[in-house]
Amino acid sequence: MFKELDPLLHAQLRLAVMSLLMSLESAEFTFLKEKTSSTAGNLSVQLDKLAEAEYIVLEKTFRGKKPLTTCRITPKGIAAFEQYVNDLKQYLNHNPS
Amino acid sequence: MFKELDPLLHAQLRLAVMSLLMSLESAEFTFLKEKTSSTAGNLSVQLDKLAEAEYIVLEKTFRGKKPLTTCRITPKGIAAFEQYVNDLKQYLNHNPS
DNA sequence: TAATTTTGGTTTATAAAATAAACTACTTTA
DNA sequence: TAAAGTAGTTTATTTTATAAACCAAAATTA
Repeated sequence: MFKELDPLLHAQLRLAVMSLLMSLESAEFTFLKEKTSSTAGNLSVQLDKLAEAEYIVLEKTFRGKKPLTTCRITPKGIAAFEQYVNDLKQYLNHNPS
Repeated sequence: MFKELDPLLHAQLRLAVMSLLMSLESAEFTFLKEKTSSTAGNLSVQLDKLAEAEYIVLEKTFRGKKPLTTCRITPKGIAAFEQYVNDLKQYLNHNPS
């Protein structure tokens, strides 16, 4: 009856990040940090998890002398997000059966 | 930008239980266990948490000689569920801004 | 009828997550 | 040049979820 929700996406911060990346070409670490009101530590950990699953790619470079982390969603990430949103509907539209 | 999601509801099993209770007068422990495909242990723990938050009430009686746990959602629980569904929309409708 | 299994759970222990705190390295400002 | 800020990473702590063990009674089977 209830489909398993992708545990990688069923977590507030990762879901927020993915939600943002769904509508953005790419996003910088600091941008995501601000938009999600998260701490750098938590964001760093969660981005790594998303990257490890290949839902996003991280590009780590420098802007001048400062580190610059840029994030992009992958096709796999888009598919997972869409599947998650779909699966979640069962939980929200509480129809008896 | 992203609203805090009620941690009590943002958990797969508890959300499934609440979803079921939203459309049912009441439900028995074994019914919920079957519908959510959960183990008795996990369900027991999660029901207690929902009850402690007063999102549901648990009535523990006997049917014949066997224990019978019946669950009902409360007005507080209904409000919380509706709020959660609403808050979640921001995460799902990925519109930039 | 004694042992075994099943029902309907609860309690305790373990594993996995999320979060927070501490730290690194470098830069900018006072 | 000392202090504070930037852009993160790493480690530790807390919280959750899950699994395993347990309990009491009833039903089943040998």
